[in-house]
Amino acid sequence: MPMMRTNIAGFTDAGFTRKRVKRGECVYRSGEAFDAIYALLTGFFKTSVGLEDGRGQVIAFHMSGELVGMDGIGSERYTTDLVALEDSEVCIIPYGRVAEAGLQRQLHQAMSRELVRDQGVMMLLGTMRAEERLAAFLLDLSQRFLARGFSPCEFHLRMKRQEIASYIGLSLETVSRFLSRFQDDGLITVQQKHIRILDIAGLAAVMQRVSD
Amino acid sequence: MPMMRTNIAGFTDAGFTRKRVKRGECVYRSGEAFDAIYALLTGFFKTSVGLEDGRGQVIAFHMSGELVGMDGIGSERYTTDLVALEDSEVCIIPYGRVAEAGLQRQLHQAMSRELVRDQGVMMLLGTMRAEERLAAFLLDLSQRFLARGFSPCEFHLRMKRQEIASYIGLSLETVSRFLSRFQDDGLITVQQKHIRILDIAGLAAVMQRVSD
DNA sequence: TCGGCGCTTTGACGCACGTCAACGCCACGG
DNA sequence: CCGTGGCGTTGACGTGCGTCAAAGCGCCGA
Repeated sequence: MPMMRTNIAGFTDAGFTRKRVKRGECVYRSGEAFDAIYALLTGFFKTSVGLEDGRGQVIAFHMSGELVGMDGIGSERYTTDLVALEDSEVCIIPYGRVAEAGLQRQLHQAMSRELVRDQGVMMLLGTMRAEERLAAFLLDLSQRFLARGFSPCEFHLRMKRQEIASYIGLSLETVSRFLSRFQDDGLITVQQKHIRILDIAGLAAVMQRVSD
Repeated sequence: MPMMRTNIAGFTDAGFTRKRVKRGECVYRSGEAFDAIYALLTGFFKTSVGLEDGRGQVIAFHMSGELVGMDGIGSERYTTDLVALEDSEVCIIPYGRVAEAGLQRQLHQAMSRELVRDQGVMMLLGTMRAEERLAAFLLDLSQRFLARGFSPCEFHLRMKRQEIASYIGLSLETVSRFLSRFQDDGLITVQQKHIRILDIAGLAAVMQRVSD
């Protein structure tokens, strides 16, 4: 079994209750009272935040094996929405039972890795140009599928262009344009949501290219 | 005493060793083995990350009362540099002693709040225009000084324009230009690093204005 | 089968912000 | 006193990407 991005074995083994979530359903919403963190067993999710004035943003995409909802610990309210992008299954871990189950260390590690992931997103949003952002996004997905035993070179996008765009700070048109550009350059093929990566090294090289 | 952004009382009370850090000095560096988290007692700091190709970014500015270094927990190595921007003092908390001192709950809360802060930065970088970013930055500083008992309307910037620019994803020229613009609009006065906020509501209003 | 609708693609155009360059200000040391 | 170097400001210019608009492509229900 390949290394997981976030180790949730301790959480899923401890006999917590499970729940099915259908595509489009919300696991928790911003502002709701925080009571539990969630281990994602199967499926695909996004977490998003809203701004007062209506603008919102996708903050992360999540896959099986990840732990989510920790943003609620500090204020005792969730600060984000967690939405399933396909039919999925989650494991509910009441926060109070983390300590009694001796899972604190694992929780620390999951939160720490999330902090590091956030750093990467900030770098992406703060310093990269559009094509670099998109290449980074595809490579990140690729690695995460690989880590779960799926093909790193061929996968199905669960999210729409608009959600990708929001996540990497671009307009949906720019996302679409650069996907087409990558295809023209022979780096990938795109058919709707089906992606095949033809040249991983070439995609990675897109990210090194400073303006020139 | 006003509410602190991060409650570190439990950590500073527990008799951990303290250390002085001079302006410009590094508390830890990216890649070093992780052994401790740090409670910031006095002073002002930045944390920054580097990319392989030399590009780097300021990820956060920190003030007294905050807890830092948690990014190292997951990989047992720090992933960022922590640099003092003025002569400061920190409290060293060996990670292994967090549990024995019963400080896990507080650590969770500090990390959770950091996750929420990161969400805010991502929103800023992903959705705001230049003047909104700068207004948000100034207002954030203002609130944090207020929370520590300092004037929210008059303060000294510890960082240079370049560091502000890096943090909010702009060029230093754009930062300088919009500071001047805010001054022309009567929202603030700027003299070098000395900032006085004349119209907090006006600054806040800058952030609501969608393109139109 | 045929609309209708949501999503995506593609093009034309404009602007917000980056880049480049020159200059001002201040602190420092000789 | 003046030179030097770091930092900040300001202007001129170019461009990367957003915006607007129109058309293509599935998908689903009648």
